[in-house]
Amino acid sequence: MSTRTRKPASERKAEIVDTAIKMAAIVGPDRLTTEKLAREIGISQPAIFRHFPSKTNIWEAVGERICTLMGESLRQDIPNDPQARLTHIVTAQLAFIQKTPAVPAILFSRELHAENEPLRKVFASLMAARHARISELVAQGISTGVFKENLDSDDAAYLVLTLIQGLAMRWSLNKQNFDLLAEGKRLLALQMTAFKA
Amino acid sequence: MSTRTRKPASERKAEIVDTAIKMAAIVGPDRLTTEKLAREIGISQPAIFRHFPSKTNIWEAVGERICTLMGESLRQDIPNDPQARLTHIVTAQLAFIQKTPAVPAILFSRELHAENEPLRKVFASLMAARHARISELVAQGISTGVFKENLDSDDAAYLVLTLIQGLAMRWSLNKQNFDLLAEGKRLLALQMTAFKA
DNA sequence: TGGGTAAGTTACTGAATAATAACATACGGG
DNA sequence: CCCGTATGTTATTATTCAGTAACTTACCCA
Repeated sequence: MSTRTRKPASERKAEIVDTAIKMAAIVGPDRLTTEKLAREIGISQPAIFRHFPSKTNIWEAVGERICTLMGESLRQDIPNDPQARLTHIVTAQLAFIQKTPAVPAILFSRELHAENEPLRKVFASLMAARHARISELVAQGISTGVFKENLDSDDAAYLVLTLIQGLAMRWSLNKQNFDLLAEGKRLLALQMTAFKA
Repeated sequence: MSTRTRKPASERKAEIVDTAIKMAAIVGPDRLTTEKLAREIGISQPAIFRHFPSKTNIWEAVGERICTLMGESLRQDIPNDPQARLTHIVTAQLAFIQKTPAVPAILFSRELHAENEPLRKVFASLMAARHARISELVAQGISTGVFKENLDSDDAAYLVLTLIQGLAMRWSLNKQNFDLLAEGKRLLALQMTAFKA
C-alpha cells in the first residue's frame, strides 16, 4: 500500500515528458530511446506507449512543455529602463538555459528538426517571439534616447539573439564548463555599446 | 573501356568523403547511412567498407577534409587595415559555410559529438584557432587606434565568432533561405561599432 | 466488497543498419 | 598477354529500435 506501483495517466505522462527533457540534455535528443527513457522512469519500455501513441508525440509534448516553462521564466519583467530590461531578458533566458540544457540540445539537433516538423515549428515560433520582444525593447530604447536613432532595431535584436544562441552553443559544446550567466552579462554589456546614442 | 567500373582506392576514398560532406548537409549527419552514401556514389553498401574500416573513420576523414578546405579558404588575406581584415575573415568564413553547409550541420549535431570524440576535437580546435585569429586582429586594431583601448580583444572575438555561429544556425534552421553574406556584413558592421575608439 | 478499467507486464515483430563472409572480375605490371 | 590483387558484388548476420499483441493486476467506485 505504501509503495504505489501505478500512477494515474496524467502524472505518468508528465513524468515521461520531464524525464525526456532531463535525458535529452545528457544523451542527446536523437539518442534517447524509449528503452532508456523507460528504464530511467522505472517502467517497462512498452509502458511508454500506453501514454503516447508514438515517440514523435513525446517530442511534441516536450516542445509544449518547454514553451510553458519558458513563458513562465519571463513572466516577471521588473526593470523600467529599456537597457536594464534588455539585460534582464537576456539574463533570464540564459538562466533558463542553464537550468534546462535540453533546450539548446534540442535546438541544435538537426535530426529532430528533420524528423519532427511540429517540434521545429514550436522552436521557430519561440525564437520569433523572442526576437520580436527584444526588437520592441530596442525600439523603446531608441525612443527614450538611450540608443542611437539610426539603429535598426531588428538588426540589433538579431545580434542579441545570436549572442544568446552562440553562447549557448559554445557552452553546450564545451560541456557546460563556464559560467553562462557571467559570460553572457559581460558580452551583452559590450554588445550594447554598439547600440548607444 | 570508356565506362570505368572501378576506381583506384585513393580516388574512391576521396569520393566517399566528398559525398558524405555533401549529403550531411541534406539529410543530416546522423541520418546519413552507409546505404544512402553508397547509392549516391553508385556502388554497393558493403563496398564502402573496402575503403573505411568503420563508419566512424569516414567522419574522421570528413573532419580532416573540412579542416583542409577551411584552411585553404582563408589563405589569401589581402586587406591591410585590421577592420577590413576582420570583415574579410568573417566574409570568407560565411562564404565557406554557404558553399559547404555541412559544416554547421555537423557542428550542430550533438549526436555526432557524443559519438565521435576525434571529430569533436577537430571542430573544437578549428573554433579555437578561429577565435585566436580574430582576437589577434582585434588586438591589432586596438594598437593602431581604430578600436578603443579598453576593449577586451578576447571578448570582442567571442562576439564576432558568436555572430558567425548564430547566423549560420539561423540560416541552417531557416532552410538557408536568406543571403548569409549580405546579412553577415550588415550585422558585422553594426557589431564593430561597439569596438570603435 | 467485488468487478471493470486503467496502467502495467512479458513476449514478440518488422524495419533499419553497420559490418562480415564468400565469391567475382577489372585492370595494371611483369 | 595473362596473372594476382585491388576493388567490387551478393548474401547474410547481429543488433538496435519503435511499436503491437496478449495477458495481468492494482486501484477506484458503485
